[in-house]
Amino acid sequence: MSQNNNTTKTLPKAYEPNESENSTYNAWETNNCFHADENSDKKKYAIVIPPPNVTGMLTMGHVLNNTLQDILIRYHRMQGLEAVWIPGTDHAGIATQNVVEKALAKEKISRHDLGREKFVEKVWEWKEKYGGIILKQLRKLGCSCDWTRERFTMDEGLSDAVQKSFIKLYQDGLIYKGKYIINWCPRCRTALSDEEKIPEDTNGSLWYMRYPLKDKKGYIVIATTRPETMLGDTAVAVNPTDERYKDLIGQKLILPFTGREIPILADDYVDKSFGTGAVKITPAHDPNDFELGRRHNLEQLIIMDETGVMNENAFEFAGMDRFEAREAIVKRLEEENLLEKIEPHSLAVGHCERCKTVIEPYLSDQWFVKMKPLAEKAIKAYKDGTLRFTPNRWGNVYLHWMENIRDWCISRQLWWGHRIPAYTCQDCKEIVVSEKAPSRCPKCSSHNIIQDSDVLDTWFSSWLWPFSIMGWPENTQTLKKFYPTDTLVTGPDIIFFWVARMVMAGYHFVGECPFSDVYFTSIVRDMKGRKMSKSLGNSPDPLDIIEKYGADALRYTVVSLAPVGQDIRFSENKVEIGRNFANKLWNASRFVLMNLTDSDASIKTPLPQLEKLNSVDRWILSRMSYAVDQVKTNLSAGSFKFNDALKNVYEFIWNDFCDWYIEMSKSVLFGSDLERKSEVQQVLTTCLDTALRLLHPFMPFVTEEIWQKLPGSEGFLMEQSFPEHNAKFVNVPLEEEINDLMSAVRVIRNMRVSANISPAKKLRIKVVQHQSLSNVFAIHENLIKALAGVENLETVNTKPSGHLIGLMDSTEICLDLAGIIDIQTELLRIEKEIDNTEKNMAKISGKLENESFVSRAPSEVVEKIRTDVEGYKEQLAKLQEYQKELRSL
RNA sequence: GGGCGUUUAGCUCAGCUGGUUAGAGCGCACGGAUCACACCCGUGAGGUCACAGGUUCGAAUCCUGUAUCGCCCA
Repeated sequence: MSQNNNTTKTLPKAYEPNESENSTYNAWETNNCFHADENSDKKKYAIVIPPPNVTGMLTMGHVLNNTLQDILIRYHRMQGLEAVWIPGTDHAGIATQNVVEKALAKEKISRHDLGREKFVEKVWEWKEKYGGIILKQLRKLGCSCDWTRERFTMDEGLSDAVQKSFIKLYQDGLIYKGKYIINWCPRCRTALSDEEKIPEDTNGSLWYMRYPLKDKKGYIVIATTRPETMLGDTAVAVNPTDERYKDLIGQKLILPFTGREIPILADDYVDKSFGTGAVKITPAHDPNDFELGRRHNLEQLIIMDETGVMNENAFEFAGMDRFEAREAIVKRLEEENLLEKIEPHSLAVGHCERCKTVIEPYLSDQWFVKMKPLAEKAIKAYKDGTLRFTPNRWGNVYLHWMENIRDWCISRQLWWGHRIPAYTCQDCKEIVVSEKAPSRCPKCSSHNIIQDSDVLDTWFSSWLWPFSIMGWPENTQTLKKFYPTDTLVTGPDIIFFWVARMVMAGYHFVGECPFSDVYFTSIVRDMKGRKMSKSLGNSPDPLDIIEKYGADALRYTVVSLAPVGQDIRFSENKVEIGRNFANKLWNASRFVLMNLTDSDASIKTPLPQLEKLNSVDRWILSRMSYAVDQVKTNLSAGSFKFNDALKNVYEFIWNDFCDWYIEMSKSVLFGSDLERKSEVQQVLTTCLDTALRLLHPFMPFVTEEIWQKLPGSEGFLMEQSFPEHNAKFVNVPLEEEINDLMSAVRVIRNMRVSANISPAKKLRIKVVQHQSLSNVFAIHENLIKALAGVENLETVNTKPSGHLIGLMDSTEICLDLAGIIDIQTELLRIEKEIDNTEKNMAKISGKLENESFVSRAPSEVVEKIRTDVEGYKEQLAKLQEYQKELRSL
């Protein structure tokens, strides 16, 4: 597109977004508008994108999240800051591996057929071919990311950061390897962190099983939610204070089907009130049992393999899937008369975040990060205000997690990811953690050394994101200029996964909190309040919406629906609101440009002296100033009231500018006073210019396109300065005066409609002289005539008869009916009016009869009520008089 | 089980530190091809502010409890 097409001063009748959005975006990008300079002297403002999965497609959640980031970036850029928004994608270990495995499955190939190296190659191929589509989609949304800085978590630089940070943590004594119970997904065949385990309430059962005593007749009844793990039991535990079992402590039981002897032991951990008070202990298949087993030196007997199939330790059940085994064991217990009863029992069952498979607590060798030491600074940061959350209540969630933090299992048994930089000597089992494979074992000099086969949790690279994408561990100019960043915009669902961990990493590796503000977005739901998801099929494709309504319309709607901290209910037809607004702005601009053809007005021309301007000119400037002030307040850090800010601009443009100022300007523009006309042309130009600047962060495309056509525009709107609040434009008394003018116009319009008079017919109006009579009738006679369709407006001393009467406060505005009145309809209207007035008066006049109100409420409040009541009384009197007159006709 | 949040017009939502005639958009009703815009203009109808107590001269707003729907943690 040509940058400044000022020769075309008229616009098409309707705004057609999709023709222009792409070319506008390309113009910005080719002119380097998105690029931020790390060598700039300007103060910086930085945002890093929450990296979407490289396999991801744009969802409504992304639309909301990235629109908000773009608003912040564009706003701060226009404020004159060196604003950088760094984009990129995440390698999303499990998700990506799953996607490629699925694709291979169609060719009947498993990753194991290919082998690790070939498979990883395939994933890279896939990534090059299909990955990162979402970043192209963000361009459609208008996101002004600095694409020259785009990063991927598996880039060379970021991989280097991952290695270095792992080694540093290891050297700091914060990483260890060991055999622990972890969350295992038998389908993904990998360990998961606690955060990746999604608990879901499930209606399960409590099975009461009999374990026979070895040396006596009889048995103990234990209750369990997982009978299939009984084969791995190595003890039964009771509470030491439990009288029921006191005598049995120390005795042996015979574990059914296995013949194994297991002890009855005492431990405080056991809850006497749960089940029978006796619990089976399976150290290799339950985290609590694992801890208890360690205290009592119990054997850890593994009875399943990594796919959830019972292994050779399961005797007759070996080879069965864990759920099959459950049924088989219960059946066999029944046969052996070892099942006492089954009770329904609801419990939370952990599921894999990625594939929804039921998680198996599993004993295995894994790598962990000690989190407690890292959490200290992260807790302090929030408590001392270095780190702020919006909405603030998320701070409590953050603190609670931090203060009860558990070690982080970071190893994953996947192939796609950062391989752990740890090498084990096969001869002496010495572990070396280093960037490169050691040529020989430092302990025994063996050459028989192999690298750990595990990769790291994807979040282990994500938690470095704010500085790894700036070049860390090198101390780059980018890092110096832009770290720490300013605002993080993300969803509360990843507060633990990502936000909290980034804070810890920021402090530990760079020494500073990675951002000062975190804005948590709403969750986008459908109209039934359900989260949008692929499986429900309730998520519209944002690209279809953009195609249909334009990106600006989508942005408008999503932002206006999203108040701070509240979920939003989205449906596609709501995008019409945004489209309509874009069209309204388009047409207002069209009107202004059409009326500028004979004008010198330009956005560079200063306004005439305020005193020289007409009062309606000064009024719209006052409204404009108010809008500027409100928008800036609502967008300021710690406030983030995006929807309010947008509403401010909307109301200024639609209500003040279009409904009133443009309408008021018409008589001048089409009139013969050339000096007035040129003033109005300049005011229109200035207001439109300001409105476009205010709106630009929210609706970048349409504003840019219009602005390019404004006389005097050079370059791009996105590079212009954001409007400054100008206090000298603020004029409260004038706003009241114009409000009176509007009231007068509305009263007359209302009378026209209720008397069923055609809009085309010019009216004759008499205003009755009264002490409270507003002087707008004198000052703005011409405007009232123009706006209300009046041909004759005069002030009279006494109320004329045979007129329709409308009240503006206590001023009677009389419409000469010339006999065309439907008395019954009018009587109904007046009765209703009387009724309303009486109700309103009753509401407040009661207060005055209340002695304690009069004596205790502030005098100005009492005074206001008094004058209001007087006003109502007078109005009522006039209405009743009018009613009487109507009745007599 | 603990914590957090929601409940205001038919629908989606504003209403901050108590004093408003409780607002907006959509929808609805009536009127309108007036030269920026029918993706529009004008006018209007529509609300016991979930419920029950309490504080206060005064509560949609503050406190307590109940219900409701949703989220997080265990």
